[in-house]
Amino acid sequence: MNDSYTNTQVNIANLCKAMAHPARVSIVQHLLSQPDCICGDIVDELPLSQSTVSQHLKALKKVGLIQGTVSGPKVCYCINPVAWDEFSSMITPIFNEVETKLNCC
Amino acid sequence: MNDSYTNTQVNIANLCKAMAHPARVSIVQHLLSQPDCICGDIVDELPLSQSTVSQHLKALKKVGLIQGTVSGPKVCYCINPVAWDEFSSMITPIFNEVETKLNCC
DNA sequence: TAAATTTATCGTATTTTTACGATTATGAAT
DNA sequence: ATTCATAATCGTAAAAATACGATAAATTTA
Repeated sequence: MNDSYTNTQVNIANLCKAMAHPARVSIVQHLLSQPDCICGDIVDELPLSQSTVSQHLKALKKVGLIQGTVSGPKVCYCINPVAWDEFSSMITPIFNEVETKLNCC
Repeated sequence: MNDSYTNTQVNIANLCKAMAHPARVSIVQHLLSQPDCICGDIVDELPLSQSTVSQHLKALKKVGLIQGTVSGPKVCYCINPVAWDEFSSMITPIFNEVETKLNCC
């Protein structure tokens, strides 16, 4: 289809896009720090409406960084370590290469 | 001003936003792999117009991930290790915390 | 000086993102 | 069965991102 960019380039871009809003960064940090992972708790943490938070959760879920499990009338969201490991393995090489890079100009 | 989010949350979001397009990921990878760093070479690498590439370069420069130095009529772009180190130091803790995280649901 | 080269900026059109309220769907509690 | 609580989706409006051609600015070359 679209071979303008490599799969890695597209994947890195999509993962970064998922983290490209402070509300979504906040959601991830909350899921890392709190044992509970109920959607309603996340809504309470953020200065946004329930529907907007639901959209942000959907954006994170779309790229796999979080996952949601229905628990009665509630939904339990949590971190998906697999996707985070893939994210890390794609962007860490860039961090490492930068380390060895002299400022050329 | 806006204390809805922490500085770290906003900074991570801004850095991720800068990398949230495959063309910008490609630019960074090119600057890491090539010794030259002339804007024109980057334009040739991408399936985008010169003005669009210029916009992408501006987005990366805005958050400090790259820097441009005028060199005659040309401009030499290169990686800015300092900003990348800050990026790494902000997002690596998340990667590390995820590692210790059991999937809760 | 004039022409050519390189890159940024302007103006603009299209698409995507962000946000909200209203509604819907599902399950729990009464 | 009805009401309540939770969360997704719909519809929509406003803002931001993306892309391009045209133009401008700066420097080099002829």
